[in-house]
Amino acid sequence: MNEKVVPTSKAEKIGRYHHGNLKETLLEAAQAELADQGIEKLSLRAIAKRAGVSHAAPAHHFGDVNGLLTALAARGFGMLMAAQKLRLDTARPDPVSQLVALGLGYIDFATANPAMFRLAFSSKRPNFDDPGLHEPAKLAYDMLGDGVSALRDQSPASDLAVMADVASMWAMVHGLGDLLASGRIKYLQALTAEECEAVLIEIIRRAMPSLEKS
Amino acid sequence: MNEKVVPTSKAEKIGRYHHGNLKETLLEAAQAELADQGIEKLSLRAIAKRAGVSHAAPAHHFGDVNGLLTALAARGFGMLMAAQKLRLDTARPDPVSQLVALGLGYIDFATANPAMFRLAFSSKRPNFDDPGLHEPAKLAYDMLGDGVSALRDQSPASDLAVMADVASMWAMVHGLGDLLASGRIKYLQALTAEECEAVLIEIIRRAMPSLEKS
DNA sequence: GGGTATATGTTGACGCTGTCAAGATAATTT
DNA sequence: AAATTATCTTGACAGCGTCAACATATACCC
Repeated sequence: MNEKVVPTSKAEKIGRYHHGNLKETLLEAAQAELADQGIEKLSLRAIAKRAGVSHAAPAHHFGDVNGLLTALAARGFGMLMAAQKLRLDTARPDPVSQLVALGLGYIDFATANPAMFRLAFSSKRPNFDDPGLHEPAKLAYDMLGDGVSALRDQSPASDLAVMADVASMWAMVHGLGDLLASGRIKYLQALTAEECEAVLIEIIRRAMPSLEKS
Repeated sequence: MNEKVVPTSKAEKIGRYHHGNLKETLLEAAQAELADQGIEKLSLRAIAKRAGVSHAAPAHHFGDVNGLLTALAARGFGMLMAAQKLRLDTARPDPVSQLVALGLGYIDFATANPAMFRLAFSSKRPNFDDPGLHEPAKLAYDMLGDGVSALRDQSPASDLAVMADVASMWAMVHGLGDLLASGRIKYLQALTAEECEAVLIEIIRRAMPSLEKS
């Protein structure tokens, strides 16, 4: 819509009064600032400065700082799902391997982006009633739900046992991701990547439903 | 040491220039403020006001705000262990029941004190190199380690498999506690307390070592 | 096209925050 | 009793998020 109006061809629009793509630029600046400073030292003014814009500019696009964090958390769930899909594609197609891949992708995201993981799962600042955040959060949850359902070959919404399985899988990979993201399982991080992944896979499998009686 | 010097017999010492027990009072005020406001809205000045003291008084006892949060997190690990011991005492004495009790106590603490749980496990503000925090944190970790070792009847430090078992148990109860503390497993919290606990026990057992080959 | 409305960004101010320095007061020591 | 130390208050400072007022660019409408 604004592509034909903007004279500069690239994304370099510094110096112009109207930025043209500030909303996205602010989100990327916020993501970088989050990774650098962590969520507890995050500052709206520092984000604005990083984006090369005045301290009050973000208000026009996100309202207040929590609005920006809401949009950023939504982006976080997108990154989570991307990490999981990456694992899904390279994993074997059987339901067990696919479910393990979902868990490994979850842990990948947590360890690669600990601050973003915190924002998405351990912060009250994003507004989870906002549809823009609630929707991707639900999508991410459904990925795990579908993975478990594929294992059981049942519908997840009705069966209480399947929901317990989802809780089990989710809690296990979430706990692993959270503890690894905060560097609390030292011995695991001291292993090689292959050894570590083998241990993680073995642990993730424990959370799966036993399936013997079905 | 100061008991004989302080004329007022009770803990009510408001109005006097020297408080007499400010360090403990500040910690309790901080705990109450943390429960009320959450860690992200926590304010040192509000804590001082709650303790009935000037905004700069905490500095003499804790240095800066992170020093106070370090002491508060140490208190959090004490509460965690207290919750676990409460469960241990009322559980059956066999190793499996005791280990499940440790997990339920962990979850009890997380759901009863979500903000304190966040401070102890998901915040970078407390200084975990401080011996006053590192020590109780290690004690809490060792409780789980001992519980798993009792199950295996092996020494936890040497055996890599036991450390994987500890990681498994820890991640599972930590994940359950974290997700429940942030209200993300809605269907579990919709159950009665007995039903919920039954599901939790079943899930916790999944994280345990299988033990069949030993 | 031209003029007006709207969207977008800046500036300055406000109260709040954590921290520091300086001063006041109580407790301890000598 | 005097001096020292520990404890608490006061006042200042920069940085924070938010708001109102203003500036400028884009979009819309005739």
